[in-house]
Amino acid sequence: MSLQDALRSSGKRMTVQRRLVLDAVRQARHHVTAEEIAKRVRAKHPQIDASTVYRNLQALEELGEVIHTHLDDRITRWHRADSHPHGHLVCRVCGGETEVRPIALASMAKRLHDEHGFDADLAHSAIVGICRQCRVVPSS
Amino acid sequence: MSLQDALRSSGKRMTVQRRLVLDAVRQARHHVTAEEIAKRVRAKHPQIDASTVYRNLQALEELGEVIHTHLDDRITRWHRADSHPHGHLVCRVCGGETEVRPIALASMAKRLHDEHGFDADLAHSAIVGICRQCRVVPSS
DNA sequence: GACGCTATCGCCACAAGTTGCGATAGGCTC
DNA sequence: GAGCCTATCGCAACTTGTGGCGATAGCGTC
Ligand SMILES: [Mn+2]
Ligand SMILES: [Mn+2]
Ligand SMILES: [Zn+2]
Ligand SMILES: [Zn+2]
Repeated sequence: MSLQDALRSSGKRMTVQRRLVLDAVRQARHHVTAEEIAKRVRAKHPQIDASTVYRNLQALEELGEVIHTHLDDRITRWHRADSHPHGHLVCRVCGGETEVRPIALASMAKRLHDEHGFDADLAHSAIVGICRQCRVVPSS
Repeated sequence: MSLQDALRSSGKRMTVQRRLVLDAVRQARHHVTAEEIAKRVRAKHPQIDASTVYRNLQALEELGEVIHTHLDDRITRWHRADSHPHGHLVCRVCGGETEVRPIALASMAKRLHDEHGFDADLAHSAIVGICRQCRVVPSS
């Protein structure tokens, strides 16, 4: 379904603000924060409010154009919906991030589907834990 | 290690405020919010600030007395460290929560350990997805 | 029990979003 | 192209926490 069709069928409208937010997400490299998008949008249109950026990110997610994920506790990150999917492991000691291939996530999701009939999105929130380097070595 | 020992070895102190926050978490049934703890603490000691509650929850987590988890995007929840561990599945359509037995989490964590040497805590953040009831049925 | 070091406190400002409200402006109809 | 309906806008207040600062009070030592 095209963006036009999605707008039409959901009763949503395409405004200049929405266009600017969508372009900003599309042009970004990876996982951008709303703050970074707002900054980019305001570079040329300083009157656009932060709440407009937040509301448009939500609307664009409902339209299937962007997706949000969580790499840490506080900050939500956004990326275009057609980007390569992958999960994240985040170490609670050093903060280091590791990417997880979709195939590993899929096999974990299969177990939840078999046991609970639940269709899990394991890429939505980063998985926290302790990485190899930070694991405590037995004291000698 | 006892609470006394933990306090001693970390240089932390036991204040009336810290005691009240700890008791409030211990007396709560499940996953309480910081707001609920603050309310309970302020019932008898109204002068205690919200920031004191937040800082004490962090300190008590460092002491190993309480643990925080995330059941949704916005609110952090707290519980006593010695409570029965389990994961959560949260449906992004209906918001329903399902508990996951630790053994299922352990087998998922094993894969991440084998492939990445990462010691995952899969109970820290709820796993979002779509539950059995909310899955789209093929239109006839 | 008094003394001193400093962790913790209450207070305030700030950060990242969310929400209610009256004003504005998409987009469908004619 | 004008008119109408209402989605969306800018603004401001509110929510859930975080962080700096001077004042207070644990707790180890004497
Ligand atoms: Mn967390
Ligand atoms: Mn989310
Ligand atoms: Zn690490
Ligand atoms: Zn559901």
